[in-house]
Amino acid sequence: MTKFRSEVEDAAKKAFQSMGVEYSFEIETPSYDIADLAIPCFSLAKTLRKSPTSIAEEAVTNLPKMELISEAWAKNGYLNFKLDAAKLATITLRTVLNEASDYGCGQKKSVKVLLEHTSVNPTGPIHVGRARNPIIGDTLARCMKACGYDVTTEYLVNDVGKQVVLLAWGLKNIDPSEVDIADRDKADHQLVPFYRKANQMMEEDQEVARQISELLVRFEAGDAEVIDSVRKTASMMLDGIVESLDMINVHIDNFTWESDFIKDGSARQVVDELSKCAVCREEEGAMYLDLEGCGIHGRGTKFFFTRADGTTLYTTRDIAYHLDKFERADRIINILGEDQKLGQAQLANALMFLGKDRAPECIFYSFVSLPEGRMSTRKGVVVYLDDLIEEAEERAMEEVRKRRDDLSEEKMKEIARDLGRGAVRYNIVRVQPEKQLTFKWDEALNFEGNSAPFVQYAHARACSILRRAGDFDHLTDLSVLKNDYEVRLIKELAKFPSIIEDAGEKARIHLLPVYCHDVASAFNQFYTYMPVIKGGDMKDARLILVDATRIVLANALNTLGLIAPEEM
RNA sequence: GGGCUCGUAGGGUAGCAUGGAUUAUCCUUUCGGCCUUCGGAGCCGAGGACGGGGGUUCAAAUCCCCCCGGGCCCA
Repeated sequence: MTKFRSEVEDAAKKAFQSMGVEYSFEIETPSYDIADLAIPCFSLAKTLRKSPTSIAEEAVTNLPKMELISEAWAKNGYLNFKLDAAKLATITLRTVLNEASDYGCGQKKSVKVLLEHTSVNPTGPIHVGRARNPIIGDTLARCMKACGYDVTTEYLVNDVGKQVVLLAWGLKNIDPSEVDIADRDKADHQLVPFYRKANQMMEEDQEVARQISELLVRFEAGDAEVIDSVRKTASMMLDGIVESLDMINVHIDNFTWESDFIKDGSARQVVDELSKCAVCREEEGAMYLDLEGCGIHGRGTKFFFTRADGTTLYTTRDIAYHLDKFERADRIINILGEDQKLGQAQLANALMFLGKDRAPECIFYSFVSLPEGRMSTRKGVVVYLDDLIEEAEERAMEEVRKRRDDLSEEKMKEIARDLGRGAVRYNIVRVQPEKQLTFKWDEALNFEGNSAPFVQYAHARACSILRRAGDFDHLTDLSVLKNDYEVRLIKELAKFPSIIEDAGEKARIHLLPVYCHDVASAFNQFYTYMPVIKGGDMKDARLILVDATRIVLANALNTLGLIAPEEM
């Protein structure tokens, strides 16, 4: 596709030059039935003092001969181009087949990217409100890798603070017989009843509240016994969370423990450095930076980095963490809930006051809520990711059972697992992160239309055709693929590299599911009207088109973290 | 109260940074048809939307201002 665009660009440049103007134009891709490529001439109207229509008409007559373009014409102030179908087919399909699983990927770049995502507090199983985070993070990581970046993903484990200390206390002091029974035997779910009970006890019993405060003070003072016990609890919870992430094909490269920044003194060092800042102030013993005039409004201008007793706050440790990240990568990306916006703005300012001219790039997502309101583990108003996955797999199993009575129970389960889990990811990435989402079961479990199974089915279908076809001539002439359905599908396949680039460079990952759907849809139409195996003379060329479609679908599904099944 | 953000058919969603083509994308739902032949989780057609009001412009879903509604944050 880039070859075609650059030919149009060169030709148009020459045409405008011969008209005596230097025009830095944009090449657009209008909707399918208008043209393949188009250049609007509207902004030339003023300088040339002519109507866009006549400028376009004049430009057309000045175009040099083009190799890859079959037709060029002017209409409504646009300079339109039609690609040569035969050349498009040959170039695109040969490229896809040659590059195979690398098709769509960019050149390797020597840029290290550290992408932090998920980082949910280890005080409960991950729920669907937070599940957007790993799905966005992991998909973006995959897209950036495809673009050629050297990407490492990381999870910051928050094992510091009241919530985890409370959980650790509860586990140690509450008798298992006193708590409700957990709804699952996964480690993270087992701890929830203790967490709820401990919260309740702390609110009702002053002695418990006193014990918690004491533990907190000891923790902050670096008491190894307390830190270790809290970390152990957090670690149990984390194991459960990691297991859930694993199920949706999210695997994190590194885990960083927040308590390490207390242990190694780096959080303390941040406090020392910030205290020397000109904008540092004190209020009742607590230290803060006065960020008045730094783009922050309201009371958030007071950015506290110590408590009255001198202990550090989460944000202080986050600064230490970012200083550490800067040492390790060229680009720092954080995937965060929208509640972190103020904190990140303060963080960016604090880093600036510490003399750093770098800041993390943040992607914020809105929370997923339930029709009955916001989710809360503590209040028990929650749908866990585990529940969603389980439900999705069961639903997929029903569908598989309906259609395939020839498979073993094992095989059906395997397929249902891939489909169910894939549907969950797909239905979450397709929504732009900043848009809020109300979780509804029937939407999350949608298997039709714009859904993962629809795309996976198209892939399985392509595999099935290729299986049945057996051997065929891979060197056959591809310029025979000129039919409308064939050309349309080929154009979709040709778009893939630019989709990957958009997704990885501009973090527009929600375009990927749409693209997958477009390819699958174009393939289904082609398949309905164009016989392949029974295609006579066209058989070999069409089989190559099917094979290329299979490759593109597999690559696209892969960047979405979904399985491309050979049968389903 | 202040700040940030979102608002596109019954429901969901793309397009908006860089304003343009008598027809604003796609899914779902509804209605009607096809096919039941390489895997029907299919294909074709119809219906239905830019929150409201101003402004800038030859041209506004897109840019500017005001208002309304949802979300998040700050105390």
